[in-house]
Formats: sequence, C-alpha cells, structure tokens
Amino acid sequence: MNLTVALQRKLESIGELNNEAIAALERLPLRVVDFARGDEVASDGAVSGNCCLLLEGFMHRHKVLRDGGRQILAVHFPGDIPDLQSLHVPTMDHALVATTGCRAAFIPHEPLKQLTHEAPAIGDILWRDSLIDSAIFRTWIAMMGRKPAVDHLAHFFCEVFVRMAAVGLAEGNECRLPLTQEFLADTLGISAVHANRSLQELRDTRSVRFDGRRLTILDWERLREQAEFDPTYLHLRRRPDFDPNHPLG
Amino acid sequence: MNLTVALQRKLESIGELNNEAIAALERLPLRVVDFARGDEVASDGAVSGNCCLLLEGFMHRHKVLRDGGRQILAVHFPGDIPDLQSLHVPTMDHALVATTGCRAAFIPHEPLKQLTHEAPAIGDILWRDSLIDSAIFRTWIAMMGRKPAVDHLAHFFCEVFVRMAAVGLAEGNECRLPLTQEFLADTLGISAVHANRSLQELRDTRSVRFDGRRLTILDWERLREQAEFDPTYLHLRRRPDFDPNHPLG
DNA sequence: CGTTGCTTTGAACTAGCTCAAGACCTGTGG
DNA sequence: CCACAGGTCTTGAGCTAGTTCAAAGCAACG
Repeated sequence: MNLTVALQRKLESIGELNNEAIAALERLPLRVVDFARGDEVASDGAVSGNCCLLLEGFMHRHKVLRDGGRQILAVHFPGDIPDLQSLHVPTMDHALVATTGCRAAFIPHEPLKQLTHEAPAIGDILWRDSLIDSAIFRTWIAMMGRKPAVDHLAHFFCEVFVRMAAVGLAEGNECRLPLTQEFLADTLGISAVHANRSLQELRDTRSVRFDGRRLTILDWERLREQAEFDPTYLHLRRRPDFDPNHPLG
Repeated sequence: MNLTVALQRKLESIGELNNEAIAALERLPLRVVDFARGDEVASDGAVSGNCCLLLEGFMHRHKVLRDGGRQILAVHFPGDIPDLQSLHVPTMDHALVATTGCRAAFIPHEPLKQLTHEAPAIGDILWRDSLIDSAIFRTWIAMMGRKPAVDHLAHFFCEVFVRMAAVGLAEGNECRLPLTQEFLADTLGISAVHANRSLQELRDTRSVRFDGRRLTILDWERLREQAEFDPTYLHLRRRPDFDPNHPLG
C-alpha cells in the first residue's frame, strides 16, 4: 500500500482532512524500510528521531519484564503510526516490533513537528490519533481488570475487526490477523494454555473463526454482547457507509 | 492552590516553559468550581466543552461495567488536567469523579485550542502531557497482565509517590493519598479482600505505611525492587533537585 | 521426511475470588 | 460527652479461574 492511501484512510477514519493537508503530508521527507518478522523497529529505552508509518504488514508494541514475561500493549496495521508518541516523548518506554514481515515509512521528527505547527489542522488530527491510542489503552485496562479471559478475548476480536473495517482492511466478515495463540495470551495477560481454551470457547459458541491467520466474525451480536463491546472509545468519525456498531453492515 | 502554581509546577515537571507561555495560560478564561466527594465532574458518554485543571483535592477516572464492576483508570492530584483528552476527543469514554472534596478550574475548549495553535510551544507541552498519561496506561497494562497483586500494588505506590514528589506534593518520605482499600482494589483489578491482604504484605516487609489517608515510603529500594519500578515512562524532565530514581533524595 | 514451531490436551496446583461475620473507626445528633 | 450508625478494615473458609508442566498431535517448509 502506498503512503497516501494508508495514511489518508486512517486519518479520514477519525477526522476530516482537506486535500491541502494530504498534499502537505505527502511532501514530508521519508525513508521506506522493510522489516522481517520479529525485528525491533524501535527498542525500549532508545531515543527515537522518527515516526514510523506502517505501510504493509503488522507491528505490535510490548514491554518485556525482568522474568522474561511479555505484555503486548498494542497491535498495529497499515495506516497506523505506532510510535507517534515519540514525536513529543522521544525516549521509548516500550519496544515496537514487526509482528510479520512489514514495510514502513520513516518520517523525521523535525519536519513533522514543523508541519504540525504550520498547519494546526494536521497537528490536531495527529494529536487526536494519539488520544485514541490512549483511549484504547484505557479500555484494555478495564478488560484486564474486570473481565474474564473469554470476554476479554471477544473484546479484542471486536476491537481489531472494527478498527480494520474502519480503514477498509476487512473483507465482508473477515480480516487478516496473523497472530499466534501465544501472542494472544501475551496480549490478554493470560497463559498460552488458557488462551487456547478461551479461543475454543468462542469457537464452540460459533462466535468467531480464527486460525492464526485470518479472523472471521460468525456472530457479531453474540460476540459484542459477550465482550460488552461499545465502539465509542475508538472515536471513529461518523460516516454514512460505515457504522462501528454494525461493522458487517 | 492557585492556578499559576499548580499548572506551572506540573508543566515544568515534564518540560520547559517560558514566562510568556505561563502568562498566556493565565489569561485563559476560567471558571472555578468546587466538588464534593463522589461528584461526577464529567460523565461517561457526555460531550465535554471544557478541560478541567485540578487545583485542590483528588480526582480519578473510571469505567463502570454492566455488572456494576468498576475499574479505576487514573488517579489525579493538583496540577493535573485529568480530561485534557477531551480537547480533541470531546466524547467521554469514561467518567471523571471527585475522589475527595476538590476544587477545579474549567477552561473552555475553544480558547485553549486557539492558544495551542498560536503558541505551538504550549500545544506541544500539553500534547506531551497527554502522551505521558498514555505511557502510564501502558505501564498499568503491563502490571495488570504480568505482575502479581502485591508487586502491582508496590508499583502503584511508587508511581503515585514519584508523580507527587515531582510536583512538590510530597513531604520527605510521605504524601497525602486519601484512598480506601476498595478503591485500591478497583485500581489494581483485584478484590477488596485481596487488596487488603496485599497491603498487609507490604506492611509486613516494612516497605510502606498506608492508613487510607497518607502514604509513607519506609524502604524505597525494596519497594522499587519488588515493583520493578523504572520511572522512565513518566518522562519527567531532568532537574538538578529531583531524581525520579531516588525521590527521597 | 525430518525439523521446527504452533496447537491441543490432561492433570495437579495456586493466586485470587466470594461470602460472611466481626472489629474498628469517625462523625453526628441527642 | 455518650451512643449509635455507616463506612471501612480484617479475618476465616471454601471455591474457581487461571497457572504450570509435560506430552502428544499437527502442519508447514526446506
């Protein structure tokens, strides 16, 4: 996917952008880089001088603890700027990793920051994007703290599907989602064994299909109900062609 | 505490601010309001037209789930702008509540947003503040997902103490912290009984003293070690008089 | 066609939960 | 100044959601 398409879809899913703004974004200097699965795009503790726009593939952010335990913090797909926070908080407090092979465009902080100053509309929408990132974290906290594992998993699937559908990365009731069960476990804060069993539960109720590559929503209403999923926190822009409450149409 | 002092201390703890900027902030129109313990300052689902600068007392943000369960998302004290996110995401996806009686100054979004456009330095530091908020959420996720309750509690105490010390709200090894054990439980995502028992464990190892009103750090090194606490994620400004790694000096 | 990585299953264990009762505070009204 | 009420804290006891360890099954790939 090229820069224009990916970024434009993303930003238009959360706010309005005029052609001028898009053109200005396109004029930013950038360097496209490919990564292999497992590569660290930005390491915990490092000081970053760029933001990274994901063009192809999946990335995730995580923290690794003393005992080797890993907690996934976020999952990203094309159009996302997974380390946008580094623009104003350059020291990484977590790592950004390529979940699959992927391609990304690096934008140096200086010109990007300059652009947010000269074109406040762009600054505002990027700020908004970082605030939505934050809203997702809040929701994860609520899920981790107050929901059993199956419901939490259901919620994760709802969230990923709606986010992908909002930027046109879902086809019908399916989307790509190349994650292992161990990854899911580290996302939900549970063991791999328990992730496996929770997944089976969602399969048994015919809510979803998931084979480690693709996610298929079989019963949106049931899934949403179980997860207590309310897409408000994603703060998607109201659009006539897409209702986050009923992403299957 | 007056507006200047509270906000200035806060912003200077995370970045540099010149006198001009401070003066501009002081010129913002604002309305001071008092709240009683338990009052909702902003309700989940509401559309907000102001940001709220906390002047006196404690506030917290939380989500309430279908079954009545509550998850605390953040704890705030004077100098914080607990709903800064509403500037660009006006629909609340959680509630803001007065933890104790408190006083706050409301700043309408319009002039504040205007100011961030006209004085990008102010915009940048506020953006940075919202990104640190986000970094705290990430850390909470890692704690909830990958740490046992006692360690998580220890971490919470470390974080609160360092944040308060950074804005001059700690006296020696103590700070005000008027939270019930039930509140702690809803913060950590555990039951009140378990919060009680975890607290006893920290008391037994003489790491902290906590009576529901004040927090006393008895053994910083032990606490920090147990919590695996690293203040990097708070992104505090390097200052000669305060080292977040050794907040007791 | 053997390796390697991922998933599935069983079984024993434990961190944390729920329920319930009693102790302890603190502020209020008589 | 006492007594009581409501909120908070503490403790015990039995339970369950989720853990760990270990082994077997499966699938993709060179």
